[in-house]
Amino acid sequence: MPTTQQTRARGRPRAFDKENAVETAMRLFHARGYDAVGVAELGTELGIRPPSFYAAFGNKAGLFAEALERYYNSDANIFSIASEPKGSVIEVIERTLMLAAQTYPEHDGVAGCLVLDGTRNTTDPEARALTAAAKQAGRDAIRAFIATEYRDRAEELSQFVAIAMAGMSAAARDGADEATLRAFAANIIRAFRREVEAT
Amino acid sequence: MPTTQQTRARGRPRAFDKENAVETAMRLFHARGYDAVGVAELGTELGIRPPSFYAAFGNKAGLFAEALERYYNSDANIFSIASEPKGSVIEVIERTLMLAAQTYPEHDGVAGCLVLDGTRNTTDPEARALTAAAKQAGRDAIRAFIATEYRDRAEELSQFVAIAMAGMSAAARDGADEATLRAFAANIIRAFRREVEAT
DNA sequence: GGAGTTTTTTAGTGCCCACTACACAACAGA
DNA sequence: TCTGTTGTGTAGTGGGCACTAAAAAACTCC
Repeated sequence: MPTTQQTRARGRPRAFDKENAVETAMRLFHARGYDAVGVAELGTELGIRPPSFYAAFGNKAGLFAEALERYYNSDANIFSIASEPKGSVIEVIERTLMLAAQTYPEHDGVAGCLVLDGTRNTTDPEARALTAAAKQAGRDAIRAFIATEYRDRAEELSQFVAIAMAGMSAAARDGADEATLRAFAANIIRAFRREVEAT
Repeated sequence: MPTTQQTRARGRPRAFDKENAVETAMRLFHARGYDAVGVAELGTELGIRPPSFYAAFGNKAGLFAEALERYYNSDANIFSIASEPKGSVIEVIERTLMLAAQTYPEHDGVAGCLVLDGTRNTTDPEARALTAAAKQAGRDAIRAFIATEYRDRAEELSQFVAIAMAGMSAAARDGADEATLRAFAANIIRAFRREVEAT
């Protein structure tokens, strides 16, 4: 009988909630970027001291990796949410862009996309590699989906969407509000529709 | 008789070329972002020591301000260059986006736009304010120009162009090549043309 | 040549960064 | 209760950051 209920681990039990810590770290990294959030601040915010931090996550980039994973599995994974209700490529792309326009504007100090802008101008190559891989995965998913209907133009069309979303994230980080992003997204959607309907 | 040839300043003459120093600083800030370039590195690169640096520029943000000004007066000022040959709004916007596609990809470690991405995730509020003002000025110039032909839609259309360019700069920083940016720009140009010709 | 002005040099300042050595505490299994 | 394992607390590490005090050097003006 396989069991997911595994016995309590040996050794002294961890005194803080790791899930909660990753959640807090994700929010901080998202709000201010990787470099701008220090380990000391994370410790204070999480209520833990450096040794606990390093025992649990290895190093700063390790925590960032877990924060990115949590981000991926959250409702911030726009394309994943938008492609859940089945629909045509045009419908899903429209939902994706509109969801971005709704999600990206600043809420509680957080704006834009953690993957797209979380390590911009960051010096740590480990953190950069993590977001670079996530960006690549995101673009690949969009391209593969577009290819189901428009195989020959999937590369160009997915880049069109990806670069537009990068612009929306950047604009949101610079303070753009939802109305502004919606207007942009609507324009992009019209353009996308015309491109694929023109054949 | 007014004279621009002013007499030699009093006191010990500066031993380094300030113009050259600003040029070097501009390149470094552009390549890696404001926070990632240290005063110590700038000093080494410019061949000067900290007191000379601070006597000449006040502080790090002061040098950044001069670097931004130099950037504004260089051929990196895309919209300015693109609107030099007179033409319709459509023509100028097309030249602007195509020039961005040509300028933004990485050359010698420099990619994207210094104004758009130079202070992303930067903590120093002074540096952020400088780029924020430059971004605002750039958007205003584009909006004013678009308004000469399409007064009622100038705000929306200029935001469309501005956010598209932010996306191109971000994509270039993430390694996008000229062909990719040209394809995106071409799509945006077609969209822009259709939007203004639809009326 | 002397006075006043500005930039240079040398040699630091304090602060914050990511990260750690080491001893002790809290658990599981025997 | 003893042993092994794991996490936590105290108290730091070295290194990089932006920036500066003080005095000497290099110039102009008189």
